[in-house]
Amino acid sequence: MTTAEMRDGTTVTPGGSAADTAVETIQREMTVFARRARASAGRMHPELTLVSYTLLGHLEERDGCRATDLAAHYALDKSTVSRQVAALERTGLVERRVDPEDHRVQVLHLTEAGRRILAQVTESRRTAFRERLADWPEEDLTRFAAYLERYNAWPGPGTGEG
Amino acid sequence: MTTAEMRDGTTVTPGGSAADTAVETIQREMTVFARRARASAGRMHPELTLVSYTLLGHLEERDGCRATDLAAHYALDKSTVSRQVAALERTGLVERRVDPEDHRVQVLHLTEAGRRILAQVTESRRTAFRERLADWPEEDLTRFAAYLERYNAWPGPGTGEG
DNA sequence: TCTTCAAGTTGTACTATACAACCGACACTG
DNA sequence: CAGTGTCGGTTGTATAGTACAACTTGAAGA
Repeated sequence: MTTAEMRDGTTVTPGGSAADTAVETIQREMTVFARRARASAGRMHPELTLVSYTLLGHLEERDGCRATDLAAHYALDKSTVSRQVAALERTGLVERRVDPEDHRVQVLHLTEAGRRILAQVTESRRTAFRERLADWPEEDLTRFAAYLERYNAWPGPGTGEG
Repeated sequence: MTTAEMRDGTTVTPGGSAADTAVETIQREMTVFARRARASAGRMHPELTLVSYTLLGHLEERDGCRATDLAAHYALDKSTVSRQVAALERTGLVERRVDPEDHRVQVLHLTEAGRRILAQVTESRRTAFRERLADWPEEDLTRFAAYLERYNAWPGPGTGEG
């Protein structure tokens, strides 16, 4: 994709053509990925939507947290999180414990069932990813992972994730 | 994330812990990215949703194609593409030309307005990405871009993109 | 011709999401 | 202690994107 910067007929800032090409490619490929992600996730695990999966994962990683924390971390509206959590509670994957310190907050925790489902989906997803990345040298894997983490760590409020 | 492979309590195949950790991270970060992408894209360009944007992009790249081709390329249902295209036609960004060879098919083309909007959104997105990636060394940018291309080139039908 | 297939459209339903309005519980501050 | 603001969360409403199934129309073969 050496001519990426000309695809839409605009010119690029001078002196950075390699970097510009790379930025263009990153933008395009991230977009392609994003376009496909949700749908295929749904096909893979009808049990757990992509959203539910990431929410449960965060809960496990943090060993419980508030709905507000989830909303902040995933840049979601609190109403969205509220409904997602309600659904997860309804299906018994999550439980709420009112914080005795502050009766406004509900600390969310995985239930045993939630932990089990999460593990199962994680394993299935990992298998798919591993297959997909099977022929990558380990060095490339770790570098790719580091790049993604760095990319996602950007603090800006939705400045360029899509 | 050095203990990623233990997060769900399962064991991993022996002899690949660094690679497994990386795979886990890639999976997680790609997921986070996908989770955010659509929403922020919508916030950035109310004119053109992420879906419309990718569709227009494909149309420009291929210089016109059929709705079925779009569906296949993006792993979307034909009904979805049908509605998306209808919307794009309604807003005058795309036009249909019935194939004289086969009256079933409609070859889709960008209109002048479509080309203009696409260029404008592409530029705006590129700016955002460039800002976000501003402090990355060029070498990292090109490597990251190459990794993403390689990742997305995987031919499997939605095996692990989410 | 009759059947089968391919391209697209339309009906219906569901998920994810945002925004706005709201409620209840803290936390200050006068 | 009352008044005011703030924070965590829920609910009402609207929208995008999507799938699946049923259907229409046109093309291609048996």
